[in-house]
Amino acid sequence: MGEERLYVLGLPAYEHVENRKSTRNTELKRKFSVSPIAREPSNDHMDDICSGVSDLIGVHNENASNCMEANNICNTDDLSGCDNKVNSGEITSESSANSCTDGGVCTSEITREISEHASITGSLKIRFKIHKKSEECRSNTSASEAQVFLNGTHDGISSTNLTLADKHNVDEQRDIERGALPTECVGKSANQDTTSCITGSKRKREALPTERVGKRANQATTSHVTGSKSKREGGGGKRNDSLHKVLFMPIGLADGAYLSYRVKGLIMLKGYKQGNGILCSHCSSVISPSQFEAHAGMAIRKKPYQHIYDANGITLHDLAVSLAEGLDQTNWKNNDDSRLIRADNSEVDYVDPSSKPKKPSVIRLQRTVKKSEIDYSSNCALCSKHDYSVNIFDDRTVIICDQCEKEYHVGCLRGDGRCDLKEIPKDKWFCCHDCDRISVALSECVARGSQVILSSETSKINRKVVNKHSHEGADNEVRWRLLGGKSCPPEHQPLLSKAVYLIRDCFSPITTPNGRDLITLMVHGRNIPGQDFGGMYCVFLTVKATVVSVGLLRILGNEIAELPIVATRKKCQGKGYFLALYSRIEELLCSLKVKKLVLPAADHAKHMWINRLGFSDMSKENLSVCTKMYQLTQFNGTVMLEKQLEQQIDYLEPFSDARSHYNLQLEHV
DNA sequence: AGGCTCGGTCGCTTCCAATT
DNA sequence: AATTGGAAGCGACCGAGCCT
Repeated sequence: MGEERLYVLGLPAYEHVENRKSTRNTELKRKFSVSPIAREPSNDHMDDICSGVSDLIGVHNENASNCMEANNICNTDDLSGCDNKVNSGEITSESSANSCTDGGVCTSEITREISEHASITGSLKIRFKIHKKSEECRSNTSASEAQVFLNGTHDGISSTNLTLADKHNVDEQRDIERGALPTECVGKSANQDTTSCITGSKRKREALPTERVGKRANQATTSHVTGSKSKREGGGGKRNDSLHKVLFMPIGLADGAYLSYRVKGLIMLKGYKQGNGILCSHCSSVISPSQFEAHAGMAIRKKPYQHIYDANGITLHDLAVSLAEGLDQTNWKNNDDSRLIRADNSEVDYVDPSSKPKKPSVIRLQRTVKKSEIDYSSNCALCSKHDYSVNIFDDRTVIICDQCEKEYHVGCLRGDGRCDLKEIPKDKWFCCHDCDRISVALSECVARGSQVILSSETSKINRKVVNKHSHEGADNEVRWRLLGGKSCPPEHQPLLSKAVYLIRDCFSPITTPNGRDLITLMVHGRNIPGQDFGGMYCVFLTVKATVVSVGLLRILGNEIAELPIVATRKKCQGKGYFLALYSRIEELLCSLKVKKLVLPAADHAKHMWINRLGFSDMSKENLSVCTKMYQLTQFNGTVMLEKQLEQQIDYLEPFSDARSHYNLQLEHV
């Protein structure tokens, strides 16, 4: 029933990341004048992959310890204070120059420095060149048109907010930027005869000669005459529109995932995945990848997915390909039979059937499964048999507890006298009173919000701080809170994002076999093939609204809980913050009457858990039993430790002043 | 100097949602 | 249902820099 899952801690492959020895900036310089403080590509790369030290479990990586601090990258400190607040374009300087060629074409060049970009890559000057006939040039419209373009593409102005005439101007300027519109169309107002200009960009393009001049001698000449069109019509490669959509599906990027648009390694624009789009750090609105590219000043490129990178330095295209590899094996998008249904009849997150022969845990995401997709040897927790019904609800239908994630036959539940289900429950279902109780208590704890840590313990932390770091004050208020990753309301998503960045800052990248960032998945309680992190909770310790320590906690019924990842801000390590957080975690578990806590520990951190916190090595037999019953998160290179928790506090008063066994230990840490 | 590589540019297409 | 227009995919070509 259960399963061992091993994730590899280490640097993922970044070979595909732009990392050429020489960066040719000619084209870039032609369009953008980047200030000297703009970062070099290599540093930029390091920003995204930098990782550090976990305070207890993690892997040391000293080399990257401070790179987040050293650069302008948005890091764990305060996401909201990063680029998100960048607003509409504030032009700090402007210059213009006109020149006319012999052909009667005037070039107006307007260079504008947009101050807010300074927060991203240093001040950025964007230069627009508009070629117009001399007569139109004399009418002195180019500057205003450039302003329209500037607003339209960089201030995120929606066309619907403009007058019709304005909209036409914006559209025209965008097409000018694409080189799509003939110059004759520029500057005409809406009530003029502009139809062919506004609506006809495609038609106009069709009129353009397809034959190119200046073809290089060493390039193939056959396509010169036939052009690309004939080649396309020859059926070379069908367009794949669904490839990138997967990124915005439940199995794709998590909301809040950091994204950046890069040109030759330079970050031109940053944003965060949100819903079906990207929350642009420039205009603070959710836009499509294509618009994100346009906001980065590269609308003409038309390859957004090739140039938008995630936090691990992987392009969205590569990420989509990686995801699609799993999807292709199911054809799940078009096959209704492959949709798996939750108890509430909602579709569950994607389940990768490629793993179906491997592990039964693949289908832990849902309560009912269909044999057509997944054939596995899952065992009922009561009868230990793994047969189940397909497509119908009967005694052999498997139902999964929403707390402990154990699986049961409906018939076995009835036979055992636990419950008599007539249909798949619409709401959450728990296999026993304990699971129900724990779920309710956790919900209450989440609803309680942040809570001040006992003053006695706070002073203890501060004493340590004062003793070790006398320059810091001792009056910092230390609070803790619990959030459910999956059920986290939107207003608290930024807090989860902070947790993601904090953990990333402390650990080497932790990825799934197909390259997905496991930290994001776990923090946000996302499901992936072979694993359901929906029951994952995030425990925060904050000091004056700054998250200093984070732990991921999953409670699998009253028998066992796991703490797969903990991390503390580097600046705050060694000050007792994590111990305070762990104290809260242990108190919570004790109050919930959870009997055992297990965690994967790195070798160098093992002694800390054993000597200071009372953990012990998990025997192979114990581990085997646990992994048969539960999905325990394990990482390559770690050992599993366990600790029997004391049962002393009524769950109705889970946070009384009663001190846990751990608090006694804290005195000595 | 010429070939090669690879990022950038560009034209055209398909897809799809919104509008008529 | 037809039309429209935006988004995005595809692939050929361009051109700068590197290598021999």
